[in-house]
Amino acid sequence: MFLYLSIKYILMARNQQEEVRALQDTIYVLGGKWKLPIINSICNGNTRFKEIQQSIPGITARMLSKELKDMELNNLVKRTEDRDAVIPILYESTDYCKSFGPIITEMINWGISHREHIRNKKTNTTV
Amino acid sequence: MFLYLSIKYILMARNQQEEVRALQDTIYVLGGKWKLPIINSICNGNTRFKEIQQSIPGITARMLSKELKDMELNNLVKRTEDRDAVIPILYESTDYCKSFGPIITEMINWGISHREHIRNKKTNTTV
DNA sequence: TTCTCCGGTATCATTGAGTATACCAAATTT
DNA sequence: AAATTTGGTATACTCAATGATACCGGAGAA
Repeated sequence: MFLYLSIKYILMARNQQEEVRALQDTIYVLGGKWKLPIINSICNGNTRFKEIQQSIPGITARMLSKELKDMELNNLVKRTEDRDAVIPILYESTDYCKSFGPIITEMINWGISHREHIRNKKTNTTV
Repeated sequence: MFLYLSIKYILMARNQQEEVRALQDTIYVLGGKWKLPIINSICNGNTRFKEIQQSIPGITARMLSKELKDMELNNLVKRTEDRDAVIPILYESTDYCKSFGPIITEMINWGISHREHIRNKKTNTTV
């Protein structure tokens, strides 16, 4: 019985440790204000610099430029340059980029229901 | 046809705008390195200061203290003080705190599969 | 009585994320 | 011809988040 419980708790502890590390890894990769909105924008089909910039409230050209370079190095986006094409520079999402889909979905869900939560609170307190 | 397409694109654009805002709200609330690991730790049943601190690699007492105060103000944790009890100070999760569950789950999933991805890459290149 | 543990706080230093602003060359529009 | 748009870059700066370190009173153990 003792042995069983000990093993159980040791396993639980190891699991928790692994999960915290995984969580911290993800936070590290997605760190900052802009990576997730940019990933979201590109996965939504925005391909041009200005298009992406206009789809993200508050981002400056400098930050977008920096993050895009960074993300290109880390295989999160593919940048294509073809000066003869109608649209000379294209940003496209990679499979790796798409792997953040579930996280983004959950964060959007939370944000929307949080807004509703706030709105309900307000109407309740005013009435 | 033109009208239909225009309406469609306007609706899509509004949807995307709402989603970006929701995403940015969530990022704002969860900003920083520590909020999510702390929420995770408390939701996992850790109740004491040292317990929480030991469950999160790299966090200092100062940061934990600051974040816990902040989170108490924002109704993310409940702090109970009872000097006569066996365990005098307790941190507990609130319903609001638990609403981040899906996000945390997805981030843990991503982190774990990312680790596996890296490991597979390594074994492939060495062989 | 001294030592250690618990639950923190105070102070100072650092640093990098983000901002503001100006600028650029090429293409397109007016 | 002049103005605007696109896809950025360079420089300088700010400031809030984080880290390092030392310290604190109370409780219990050695």
